[in-house]
Amino acid sequence: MKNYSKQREAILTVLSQTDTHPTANWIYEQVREIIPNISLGTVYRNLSQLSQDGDILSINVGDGFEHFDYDTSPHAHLHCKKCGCIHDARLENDPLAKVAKKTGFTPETTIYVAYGICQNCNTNN
Amino acid sequence: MKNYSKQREAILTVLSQTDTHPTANWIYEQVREIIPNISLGTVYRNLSQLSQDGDILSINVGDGFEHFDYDTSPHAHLHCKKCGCIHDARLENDPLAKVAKKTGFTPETTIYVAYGICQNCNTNN
DNA sequence: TAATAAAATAGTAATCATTACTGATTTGGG
DNA sequence: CCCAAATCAGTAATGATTACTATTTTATTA
Repeated sequence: MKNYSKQREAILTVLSQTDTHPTANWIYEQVREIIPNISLGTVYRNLSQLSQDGDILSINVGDGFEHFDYDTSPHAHLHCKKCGCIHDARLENDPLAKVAKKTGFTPETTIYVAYGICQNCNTNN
Repeated sequence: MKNYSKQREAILTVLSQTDTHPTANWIYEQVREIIPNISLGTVYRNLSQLSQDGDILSINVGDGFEHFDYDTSPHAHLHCKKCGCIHDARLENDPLAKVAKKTGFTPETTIYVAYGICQNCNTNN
């Protein structure tokens, strides 16, 4: 089935210790400090596998990069069009899953992305 | 500012007449039946512009393609992991926008994507 | 511990949706 | 009609991601 690998463990460790919704390449750079000769392909393969297994979240905000999130609970992602940041916001429940089920769809993961201007860019620009 | 072009009009016409959340390439193929020598780059440029202006919606479900939607109202997108289809579901309100505003974020567009198995794949497979 | 098959890896090459570029054409205002 | 800005067709370039291959690691069984 699924064997242990220290590469996958390091990837999960790095991802669990940030709240920046990093890209595969950012994770690669960080993991290299733990396993210097890890391959970029290994990072991509593991992230893809972990996301398929539901262990992590894959967020696509349309900036040309796939972003990853260690927090798999349903929550909102606020993507700033100006600075590109992605911040989290808690949701009291999962209204998307509720609506989906009502139409006969069986949801496994729900993704919420808001596009706009973040608080920081609003006040400083 | 923004000049009229029959290419952009044809793109909007095609997009408005489908509910399949097409890709740029699909739209290109359709528009070619109206304007045979239209360029794929023109389709991409207009779709990107229209989506930036808020005239259409850009949906990214992580299948490697950007999808477009003529309906800009906040609604749910149900993406089947099996057949790849994207269906709509109405939302009574816009809970994501509400939560975003509460944190100081100014939302312009909100995207809801549920991943799972559609009704059709559930019953037929 | 040794043997074995499945899983995973490093390194590199290939893919392909999307973007960038260029010189020609179209649009809209005066 | 004139002109500047906008748009276009056609083509080349980009770059994030995936595919490939020979080697190494893992987990199981004897």
